Amino acid sequence: MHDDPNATCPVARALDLIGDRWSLLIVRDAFDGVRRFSDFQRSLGMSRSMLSQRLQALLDAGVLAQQPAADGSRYHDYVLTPQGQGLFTLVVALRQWGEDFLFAEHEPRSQLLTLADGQPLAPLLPRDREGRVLAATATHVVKPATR
Amino acid sequence: MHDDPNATCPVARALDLIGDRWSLLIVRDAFDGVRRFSDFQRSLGMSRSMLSQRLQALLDAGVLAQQPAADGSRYHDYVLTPQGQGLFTLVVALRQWGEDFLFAEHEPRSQLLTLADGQPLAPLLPRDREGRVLAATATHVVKPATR
DNA sequence: CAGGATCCAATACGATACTG
DNA sequence: CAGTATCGTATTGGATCCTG
Repeated sequence: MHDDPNATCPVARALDLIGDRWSLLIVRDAFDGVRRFSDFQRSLGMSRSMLSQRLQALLDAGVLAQQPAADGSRYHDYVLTPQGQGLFTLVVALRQWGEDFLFAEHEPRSQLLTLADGQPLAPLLPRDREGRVLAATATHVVKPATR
Repeated sequence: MHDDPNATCPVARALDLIGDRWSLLIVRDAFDGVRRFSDFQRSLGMSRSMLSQRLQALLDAGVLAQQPAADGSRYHDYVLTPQGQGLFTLVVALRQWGEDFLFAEHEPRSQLLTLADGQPLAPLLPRDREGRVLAATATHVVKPATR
């Protein structure tokens, strides 16, 4: 994963940080408002040692940050940084793909992430650094099948 | 990953299939036009045994399919199924996030995936099963911080 | 409650050798 | 070339016990 061609590929570099089986589930829960160690552990059903490792890795990567606990306890909350919030599109795409191809027609699925009033937030669409919507500027596109 | 809450979550179910360190890199290469075993192996720098396992898993999952080789050799090509092509948005989102947060301002990055004439294809935007753009219907949204 | 330390099982992975 | 088989190592991940 750290060899020359992949080292300069944004996809590979991203997967190096969040391409394991737990990180994006933690991020998903964070988008859902989960903030406390025990809540992550209960929601994900993973061992505390692994959760500790993964949370630390996400802190190191700048995806999560620690804050003083909102409830005033002596512990801290894990919250998404702006970089972590930038994963919103990715999590939505993952969910969309799962819904489209991995569920039967009317199979029930969890609807964890909605506003309290049932109103969905408009998801962030991917944009380039100039702020233009990705659709107009994406460089990661399919080559013609000729090759 | 197979416990009750996560079993009905589309995000978790998707990650169960393509949430490892290699699958999405294989898919990325497939979008780039790579079709042959050796080409994947050279491009990714992974061992042949692992590549074999991952390709088989992606075949089983319905992400890839085998076709008679385009060059007439006795081997076969690995090509993206419609389900695999549905990962396009995901790969683009991954790339976009990597570019936005994991690269320095003018750091060079690989631009593997462009059309031969330099023109980008319009990426597929995530849609619901009725064909509406995801922005209007996403249920995977941030909860208010109150919780 | 929020972890760290330790131990152990299962798996991921690479290197090498083998096959048609 | 396109794999499969075998081996050894590294990493993953859970279980258990420990601490402030």
